[in-house]
Amino acid sequence: MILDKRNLKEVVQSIVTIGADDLSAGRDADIGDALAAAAARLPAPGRRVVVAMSGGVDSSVVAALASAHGCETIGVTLRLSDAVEAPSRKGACCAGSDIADARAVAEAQGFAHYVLDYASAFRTEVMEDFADQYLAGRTPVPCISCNQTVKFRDLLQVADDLGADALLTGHYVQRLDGARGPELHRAADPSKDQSYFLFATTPTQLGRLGFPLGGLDKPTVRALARHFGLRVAGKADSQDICFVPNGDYRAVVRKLRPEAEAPGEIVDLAGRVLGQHAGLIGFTVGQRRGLDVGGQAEPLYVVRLEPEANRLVVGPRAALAVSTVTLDGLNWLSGPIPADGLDVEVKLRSMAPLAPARLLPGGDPRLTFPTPQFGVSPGQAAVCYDGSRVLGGGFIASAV
RNA sequence: UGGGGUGUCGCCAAGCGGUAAGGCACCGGUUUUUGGUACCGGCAUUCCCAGGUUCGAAUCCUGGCACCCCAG
Repeated sequence: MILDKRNLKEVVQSIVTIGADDLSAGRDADIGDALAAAAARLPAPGRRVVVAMSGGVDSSVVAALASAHGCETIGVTLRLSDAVEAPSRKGACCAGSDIADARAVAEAQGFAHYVLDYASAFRTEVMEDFADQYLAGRTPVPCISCNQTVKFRDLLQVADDLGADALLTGHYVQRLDGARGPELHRAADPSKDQSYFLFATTPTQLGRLGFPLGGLDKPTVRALARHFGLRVAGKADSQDICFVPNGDYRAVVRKLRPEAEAPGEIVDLAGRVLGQHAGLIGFTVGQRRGLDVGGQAEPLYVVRLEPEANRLVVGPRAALAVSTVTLDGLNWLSGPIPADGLDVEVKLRSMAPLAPARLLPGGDPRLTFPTPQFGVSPGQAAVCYDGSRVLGGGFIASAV
């Protein structure tokens, strides 16, 4: 059956007619709106699309939406882990039972599904990079490197090879078509917005991507999952790093890079030794807990990591204040940056509030902040916004 | 073994006869689709030890013990 935006609501209402009390009547209307909103972000019926399916609720809903919309839908799940699946591990993705979930959704909805083994690429480009960055005293964002590599480079290539018009994902972001091409915007639901993790998407990639959930909130997506009868409708949200079993990322780094354990000194700003640490990988700038240094009048925070000396420098919160941040790996998604700079709003952490700043271009791009920022850690992303739009961003190289 | 000082939670520290503040650390939880942060909660039936005075002592007395400083 081919649906388009116009007849979607009728179809939905004809499907959902069981138990027509007030509650479900209201919900039916919501479902209709949600379907219409998602359909507006899908390619036309008949088009071939690849959906990146993690096995979770969101991407499953995307695939079901695309299929119901009449797209020639191909679900693809990347196998990213060699590990045997730990039973019902909360927060996991892309492993055994998640692959089975994705496959089951595809079967039930009646579209094609493939599993591709990317464990090797994922290990070297995401996991080992993650460990190496920690060794270098930085604090990486593995979700971004995953998007930069296996997801939007490799999976997009797969979509090309399969002759698909678009690669759809379950990310909560919006791709809006502006006067000069596709723009990346924050999700309509600010509490679910994932644009921070997608700043490194190139303009070319963005042109091939679709994010059907960008206008919806999570409860609505779950309602859609129930509407489609997906078995993953009640599945827990993923959280934490997908390749870190128990939230213990240090154990993962240690396994990949055993030399990361080297203990060293904890010193204050004046260089006085206050204690010992069990390995720099356990710390990030702005971190307070885990220092195990007591007897202080006020809390101590990690001010910087010195990998060459294997030292951790700590100080009071005030020592965390920085006003200039240099960037590397700048990815720009909007018009040229004026030579004298551009006023932007910046996120220095995925959950951080937007902070006004000025972006200065050049070979050594930097951000200057009129109000000091705290806990700015090299390796994290600095993402620039203009309202809801992602202008671009880079990785924090240094901060003073 | 002369003089002085100090011994209260892992660390710092209040209390000075009325029934153990606070900070740091640590632990747990909430928040969180990165690491952190933040927030909430927990954390000394006991005050170096032993006696004594008192209705009542960490607080007073006696005797030990330990550590620190200054003099030998």
